[in-house]
Amino acid sequence: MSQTETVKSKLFDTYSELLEKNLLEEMLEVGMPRTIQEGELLIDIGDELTHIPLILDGVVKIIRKDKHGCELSIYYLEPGDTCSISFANCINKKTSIFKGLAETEVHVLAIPVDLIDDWLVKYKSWRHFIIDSYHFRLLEMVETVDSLAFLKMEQRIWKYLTDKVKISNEVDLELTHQQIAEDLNSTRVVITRILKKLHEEEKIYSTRNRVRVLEFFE
DNA sequence: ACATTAAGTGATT
DNA sequence: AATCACTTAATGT
Repeated sequence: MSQTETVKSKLFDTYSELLEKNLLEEMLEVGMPRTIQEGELLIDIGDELTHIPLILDGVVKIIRKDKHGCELSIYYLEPGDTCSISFANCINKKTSIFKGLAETEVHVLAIPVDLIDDWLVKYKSWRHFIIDSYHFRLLEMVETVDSLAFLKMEQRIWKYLTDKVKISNEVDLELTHQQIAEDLNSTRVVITRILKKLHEEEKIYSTRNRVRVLEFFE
């Protein structure tokens, strides 16, 4: 099978449900097939977006860097995905705010940016595809934010405490901050701070080796 | 009184 | 939220 045949079959395999046939044919004409080796960058922060990669094969890890260079992986892109966040960028001819790293060997079809705009008008399925993937990406990001948010540990502690109250049928719990930390896979200092906050909010009363749950409703 | 362990805090990542 | 470094408070012997 020739290379273009391979690209064609992969493209149709993964996208024919999502995109109309005319669009896929046009993609084949204008797109440039590229292979990215594992560990290589598809795109780095600050790069100019000249093409949109349609992923045919492999996994791409999308990474965001903070000011200090600390990296946080935001989500993964797989076949059938494309980096929808980059659409806003390319329509306004901006540079990338994310880093895309090939987690495995990746095959993409690189679509020139200029066409993205035209296709939005020309193809209904393309519009849906873009909006859908934007939505999906957003949901994914909300999820990662949730798991990082401060609120989460506080909620986990609260659930932990009220569960204990239910089980023991006793609002006075004998436990140390250290024990809670171990159960919740956290650290003592973090627990101490959150318990102090709950104490100040008068949801609990805590002293050494003891936590009393004050606001408990079945 | 002294050692040990639990809890509080500020700064930093 | 986690880690570090250090302080302060409670307890046991």
